[in-house]
Amino acid sequence: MAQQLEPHRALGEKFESWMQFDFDATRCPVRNLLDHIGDRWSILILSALAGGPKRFSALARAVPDISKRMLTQTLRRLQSDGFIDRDVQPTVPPQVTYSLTPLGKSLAAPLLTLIDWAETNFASVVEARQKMAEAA
Amino acid sequence: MAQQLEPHRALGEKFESWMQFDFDATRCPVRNLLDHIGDRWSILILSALAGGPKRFSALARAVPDISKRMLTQTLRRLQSDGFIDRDVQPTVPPQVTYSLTPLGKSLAAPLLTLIDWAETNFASVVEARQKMAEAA
DNA sequence: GATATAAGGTCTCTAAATGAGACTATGTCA
DNA sequence: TGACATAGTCTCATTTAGAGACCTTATATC
Repeated sequence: MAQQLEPHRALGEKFESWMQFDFDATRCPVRNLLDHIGDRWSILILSALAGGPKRFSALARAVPDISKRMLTQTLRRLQSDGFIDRDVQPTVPPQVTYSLTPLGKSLAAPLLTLIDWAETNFASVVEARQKMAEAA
Repeated sequence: MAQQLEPHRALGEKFESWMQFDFDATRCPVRNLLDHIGDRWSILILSALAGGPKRFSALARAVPDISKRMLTQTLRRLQSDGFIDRDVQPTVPPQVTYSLTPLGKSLAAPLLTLIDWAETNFASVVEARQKMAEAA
């Protein structure tokens, strides 16, 4: 026996422990996080801001296929979760700059491991999809 | 200067490199992965299966607030992406067992880092939300 | 002077995704 | 005979997301 649990076994045990929250997604840290950043845009926006502060329109350009509506909505939620700061300069027109908080920056490390996985394993996923498509 | 880039800087540079895919989410590995497992259920189901193979009804019990419809849909997609295997025993009624593939198991490690982050930083997120709520 | 553009959004309308729950087939158990 | 279980599918209602017009004020252009 290895003294270190294989990752997927460890993940299985974690999952069991989530049961203690009665699957109340608001109380379980993991489900809560997934509900907040587990969408199409949050991770993208956090990544865009990881390079440095950006203004609203710069973010819209950086993620061209997001609508203003969803950009606003996602920024508001990331802000209220403490991942980003919103700084308004009271000029006319106003200038609003968004930046990562220390908490937001701390999320970068785990996101990177996920992103590295995606980059190295993308080919396998594409291959699996092709096999499924052929079988059908 | 540290020879190792800070994680959030590294993430920022990754983001820039995604531009080369013209923000075509089907070709960018990261956007592609996010579109497929970045939803409310996929990670939960993968985690449930990390503890070992499970049948359809066992998964439904393990994740009580998922509808059968979404459970079926999510399982199909995880299967076609090569994360899980689907094994049908032609008994009556049929018994269908789902299990992680090696690819699915390999995703456990990066997921764990994200989950560990969620567990250790949940308090900060809750605190941020309270501050925002008070300010409003 | 009229028009265009920019900022950072909001608002409305439509389209897509999701959730709830009824319904299916066949067999075992009481 | 009726109830229950398996692994889903199907329909309908609700929720969420996307597209794009619109807002305010100021500066630049024609």
